[in-house]
Amino acid sequence: MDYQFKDIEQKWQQFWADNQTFKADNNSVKPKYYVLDMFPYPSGAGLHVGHPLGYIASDIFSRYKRLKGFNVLHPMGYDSFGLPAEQYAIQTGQHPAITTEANIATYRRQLDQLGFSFDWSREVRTSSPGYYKWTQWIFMQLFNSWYDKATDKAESIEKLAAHFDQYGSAGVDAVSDEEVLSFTADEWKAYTKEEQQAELLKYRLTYLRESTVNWCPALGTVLANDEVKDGFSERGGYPVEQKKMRQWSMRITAYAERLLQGLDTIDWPEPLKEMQRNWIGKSIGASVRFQMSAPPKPSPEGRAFNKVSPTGGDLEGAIEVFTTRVDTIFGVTFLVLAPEHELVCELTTPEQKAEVDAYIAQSKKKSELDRMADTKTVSGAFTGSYVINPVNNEKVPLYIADYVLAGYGTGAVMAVPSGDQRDYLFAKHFGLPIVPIMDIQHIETEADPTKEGRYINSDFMNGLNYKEGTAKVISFLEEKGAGKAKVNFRMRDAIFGRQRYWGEPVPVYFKDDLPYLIDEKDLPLVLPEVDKYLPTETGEPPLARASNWKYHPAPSKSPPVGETYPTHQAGNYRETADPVYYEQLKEFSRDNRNQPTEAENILWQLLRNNQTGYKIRRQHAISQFIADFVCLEKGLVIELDGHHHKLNKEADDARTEILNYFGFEVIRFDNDEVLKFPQKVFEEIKQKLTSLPERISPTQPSPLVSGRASEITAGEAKVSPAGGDLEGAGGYAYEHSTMPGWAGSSWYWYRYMDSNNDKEFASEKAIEYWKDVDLYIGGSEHATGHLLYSRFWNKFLKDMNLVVEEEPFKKLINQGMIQGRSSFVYRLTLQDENLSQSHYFLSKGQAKKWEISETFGQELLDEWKINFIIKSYEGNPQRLAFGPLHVDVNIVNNDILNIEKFRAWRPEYKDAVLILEDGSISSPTGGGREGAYICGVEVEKMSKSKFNVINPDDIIERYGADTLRMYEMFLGPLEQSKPWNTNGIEGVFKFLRKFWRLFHDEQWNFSLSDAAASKAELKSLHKIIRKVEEDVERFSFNTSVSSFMIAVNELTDLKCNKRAILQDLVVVLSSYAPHICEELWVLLGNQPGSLSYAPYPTFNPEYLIEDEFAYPISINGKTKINLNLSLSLEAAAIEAAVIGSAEVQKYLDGKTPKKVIVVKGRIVNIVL
RNA sequence: GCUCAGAUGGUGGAACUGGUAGACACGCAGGACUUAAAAUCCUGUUCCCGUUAAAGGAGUGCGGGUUCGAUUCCCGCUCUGAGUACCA
Repeated sequence: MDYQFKDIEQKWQQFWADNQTFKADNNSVKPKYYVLDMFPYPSGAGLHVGHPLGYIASDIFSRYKRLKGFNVLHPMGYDSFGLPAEQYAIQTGQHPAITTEANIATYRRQLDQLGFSFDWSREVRTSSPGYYKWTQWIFMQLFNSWYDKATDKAESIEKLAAHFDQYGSAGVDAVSDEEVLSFTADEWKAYTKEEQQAELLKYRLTYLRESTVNWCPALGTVLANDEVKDGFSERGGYPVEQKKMRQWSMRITAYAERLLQGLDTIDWPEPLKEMQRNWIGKSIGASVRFQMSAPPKPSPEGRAFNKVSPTGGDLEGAIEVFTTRVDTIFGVTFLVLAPEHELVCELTTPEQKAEVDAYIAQSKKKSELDRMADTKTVSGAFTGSYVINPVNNEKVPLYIADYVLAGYGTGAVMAVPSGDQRDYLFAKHFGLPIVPIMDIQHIETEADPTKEGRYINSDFMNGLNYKEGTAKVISFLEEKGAGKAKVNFRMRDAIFGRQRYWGEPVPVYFKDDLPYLIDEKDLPLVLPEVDKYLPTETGEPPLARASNWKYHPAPSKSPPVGETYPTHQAGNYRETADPVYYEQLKEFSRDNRNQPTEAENILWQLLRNNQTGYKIRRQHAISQFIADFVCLEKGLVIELDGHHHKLNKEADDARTEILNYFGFEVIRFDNDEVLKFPQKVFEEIKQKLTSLPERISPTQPSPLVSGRASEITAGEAKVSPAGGDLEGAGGYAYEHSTMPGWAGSSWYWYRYMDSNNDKEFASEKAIEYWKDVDLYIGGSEHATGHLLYSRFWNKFLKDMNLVVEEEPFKKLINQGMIQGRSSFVYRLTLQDENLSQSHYFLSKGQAKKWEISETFGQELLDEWKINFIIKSYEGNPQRLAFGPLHVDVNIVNNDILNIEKFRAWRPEYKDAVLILEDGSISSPTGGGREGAYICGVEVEKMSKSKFNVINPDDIIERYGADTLRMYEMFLGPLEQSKPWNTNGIEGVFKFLRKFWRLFHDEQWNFSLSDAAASKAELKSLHKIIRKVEEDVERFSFNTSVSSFMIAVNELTDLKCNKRAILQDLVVVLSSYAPHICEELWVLLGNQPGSLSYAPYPTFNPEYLIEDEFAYPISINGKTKINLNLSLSLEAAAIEAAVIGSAEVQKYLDGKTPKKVIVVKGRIVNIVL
């Protein structure tokens, strides 16, 4: 039979799924190899032809490595929390979980169609509680850690607290907030618990801080720096403003140096490393303190000008600056503070106050955008104060200006106008002196930042060079206590939270306005249900809408917890400890709500709409349970028990007890009771409700912008049925923001190692075996987001001894983007009017003529008498123009428009008149002429709006997955961006048919010969065996495809149908085109499924040895002829043979060559 | 502005450490088969000059250089793409 790709591909995809062919084993004697694709977000649009590019490459690599005897881990999953599903939820009210589920289904179907060898048994989803339990767990570890600079690693926060207990804050060298307290051990112990917690929070690796964030009002959330482009949100393009908010942050800056150093140890593309280096932005310089020239007056607020510097030590009335050119300090003629600098107010003299205030007001008004666009204008204001330059005791004026950023360094600079262009402009503008400090400096028109030459005007540095000078001035400053060498990083701590619904809840609750972790056994903290996915009216995040979503720490005395309490077997209970079980329960529970039991339905009809006088909710979450019915007002839970209750009595009783602790009454009815006497049950409930005291109303949403409510007021505390005071019985407010998009993806490669483990994020054994990712393939857009955060978390986990490698991704490859290739038609329009009704379209060449020729328009009109236009253009062809319009690429073939399909494409093109490339006209009435309509072409992003999206489903339908896989590779080098053009795909398809044909006779019967292979056949085979090895190892997949074509062309010419050759060829090709090869493998008589683990054929160089070579003979470097010579000849013999040859003599023209270069086996060059 | 990557036929691209530039594929042209078309197969296809063939010349963004020999190495420039931007 001819090559029936559809049947073959379906058959093998089914086989692989049924037999779990690609399941990776965590116990193997084989060497491990971990191939990973960057975590996809399952978007609603599904895959376009560009998405699988990296997956195909990684799949080829994985399959190849299996053939080479490696135990390959090649997993796939979904980064399934994210904005699009949430935006959709806001618009439609559909729960993002449902949208996500549907999107994943589409994604999975499309991935399956491509024949990838993923181990699907390890699939993960960041949005499933079984996964995010561990994301929350890692968050807890970060919360419980601080960074000790002395050991250069993260340590337990308990260790720090113990140190405080024993020694106070002395001797702590930590990465922390700027304003930490100094205290003795006794002072520490005298602090209240709250004060201690507040202090520890300043050290934790994840912490709350008032910070300036990119707030996007339209999206109602905070964005990361890399999600903001030019003052607008990357997604959606909404304006972004700066806003102060209390936010969770991650102390990634603690790892800045390690993140930088680590880059030298990993095999990543240089541009990517460079991006990370820039992002980390290390600069080596010095901090210098400039003393105030006069003691500052006490500030109006009464705050003494006496604070601790960011680097420690008392400032005692000095301004600290950071500089990378401390050697230029003798050139300092003024100091500049950022307008936001906290000392500005105090340092401003009364005379200057008006001017400074005006400037601050003005710069505040400027948006980030304006400030960026306007880098030329010099602005600033004099504070009236002066500082003393520590090296020469000169008095230097103090200014403020918005070219100094509050967030970098110390928010203050020493200005050296001779060496820095911004300082230079500023000095010119304000008439400040410009002092040259280098003998070769040219500062007539602009600053000269040179480091060459010798110092002048620099006192003790005069005559020294840059290196000597820098060392000398630093030691001078250190001696004087006025400065020291310092390293500064541009990178800021990462904000870790969004005011959004669809993300991981932060496992934190608040007590006395301080954050505390929930108990580890209460993980996962499950995302609560909300009525709307929007912020509350008071501006709190959507999670604040979850009614009665409060944390109830386990009671301190004899809790009815333990193994028995959570082990319910029925679906009514939300069970939090076992994520796998929870998943089942969730489904069960959803079904329950959709298909309630008859009893529930009957009772609900009686309870709904305040018929009891009180509001009743059904299937409502209380803590980790879902109650059948609940009245929150009165604290009454109504449970209906089916038959399972009897089996579960013990657990249910435990549950009742806990609910009691939390101040709920529980009454139970069984189903039969409700079915038989519904009215009686109703009356009983009503009575019970009336008899119960009013429960205190739920807490008001907190007015705090930080996105959390304050905890329960004291009055809400309940007394337990057992007596005794129950602290926080009403529950503590949870954190209401959720984790950012990068949380779940910052550790996922470890989950794949052991994805079904419910005891740990991955077992020690699994991590010890798989270690790290050997090959990571993905786009470079994640350079400063995912890839940086992942390295950060990995280093932290390493510090915690939870993982074994310092770097998670040893080798990384960026696949290029596949761009769209848009097609255009050119419609005639009037230049000054929007003439959208025009039916006239010019072919590309005609449109071009119009562009170059002034009279062409007239000629065109005369020749074709376009009446409609004549009417509109009023005889003036100058008013006519043509506008390019996107046209669906699916109705264009080789740039030729399918005119019929075009007219049918949209109603407004029904009557289109097309002026074809050859000048003839195609009108709907007159029928088509000979000519073709040529479309214009442009390379753009692939997107629906540009009508240039190619869906892989369509390609697979026409040519099959094997063809698509090979074609995507054939397109060009993996790393390069390139436009998609379906035109070449025929060639690949033909190749596969040709390959298939090698195994078949004229009548398409499978037919092979067992004869011995000829020399030429073996040569072809071994050429490709070696070529594919070389190519795959260096990720040059496109060249292998070409070589496969060459091999098959050669074997076809040789009429080779020998098993000895073709069986090996099947193995070699199988990583590229797995389906067709599996089919042939079985036809060859092998066990189905064994191909994936067959040994890769061994290359034998003997088959490639030639005894003759056609030497190219060049004269003066230009090749003239080829000469066949034996390869056994040595250089001298070759030279003699070449010079002696009649053909060469012809070129020599009787002359004697000046020189003859002979490279054996390569070339002969004769120099005349 | 700075940093990085790239530029080869009509198109995608190949040439791995300096050694026959344009492999392989698309497209195009011509031919075979066919009543015809599709499909398939064969031949040609960097450009210029040349009736064909032979022979010749030019040629890897542009201008120089090193070398017997440069797409490859060096210097300067142009263009394209990406990242980043008052970072002290």
